[in-house]
Amino acid sequence: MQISSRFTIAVHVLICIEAFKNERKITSEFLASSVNVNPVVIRRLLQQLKKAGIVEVKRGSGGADIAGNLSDITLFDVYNAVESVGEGQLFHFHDNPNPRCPVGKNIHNIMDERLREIQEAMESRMRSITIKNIMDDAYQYINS
Amino acid sequence: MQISSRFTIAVHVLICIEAFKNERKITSEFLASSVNVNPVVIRRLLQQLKKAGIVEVKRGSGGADIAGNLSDITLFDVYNAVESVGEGQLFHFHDNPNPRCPVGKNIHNIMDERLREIQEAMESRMRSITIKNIMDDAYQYINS
DNA sequence: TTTGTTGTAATACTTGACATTACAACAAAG
DNA sequence: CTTTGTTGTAATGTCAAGTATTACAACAAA
Repeated sequence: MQISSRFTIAVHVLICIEAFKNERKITSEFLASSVNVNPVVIRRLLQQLKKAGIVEVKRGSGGADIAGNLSDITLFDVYNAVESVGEGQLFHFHDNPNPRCPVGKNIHNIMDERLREIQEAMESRMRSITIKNIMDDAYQYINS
Repeated sequence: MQISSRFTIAVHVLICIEAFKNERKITSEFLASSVNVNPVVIRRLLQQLKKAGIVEVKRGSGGADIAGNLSDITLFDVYNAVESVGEGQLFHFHDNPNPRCPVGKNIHNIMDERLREIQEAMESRMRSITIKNIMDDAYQYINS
């Protein structure tokens, strides 16, 4: 099981918005052509990012823009915005462990904290990387 | 998207094998009743753990056992054994970014290393926890 | 030979990812 | 105030993976 491509697509989209904001209007069509997916996929993604306060999207006239400061947006913010299911739990637990087995009864007591630590390690790394960091890298490659 | 329940089931199974190894024969049926899934799910899981050298399963006479030392088996070993798809990549990338867009062309250059770091943070935390650690916790709850 | 078990194929169901068409809502320009 | 380009979103479809379940051959020990 992998984290869905919505996450990498979202980052791709943010890079494009920032990189081309002075050259052209950023439409879902344009973004879709860079990512190579259907424009509707982009529109839905932009809605999720908008709900999270990461982008602004103009209806009618069209165009997307990044809301606020690049160095205030972390990869975790993006991940959180687009990775919906599971209520924030990285690990999926089996649903009805047998309460009459001493292990089944306590499996959450035994494991939950460990799983939380693992998830926290990943998320804290995500929090340490901002879109600003990514853009700095991106420009290196774009200008060459 | 979440990491499949095979992982938590696998840990649950290992705890049961160890906790009850002196009391009874550990059959797929018994494990299935503690986890509350179909015995075939357990058998398939045990095959994956066996391929990874984590357990031994006796055909015919029946019974599963942990292979080797509890403190040599990490949560990462278990995770790796049962979490098949994606060739070890935690993040799923969109397939055909547009090579004629400077961002699309370089999206892997820009992101791959960052994603690797995030995945490494998670996996290294998993490597730091052994089945021995888990069992120590487990006994606390089981004996009370 | 009987019995209990594992190994595995076959089948089915459900869910989420992702794609696609269609169109109403909307904003700005003419 | 109509045209044009765009967004927002519903409806629909396809596909892959997770999970459940039945059935049975292979097997080991009593």
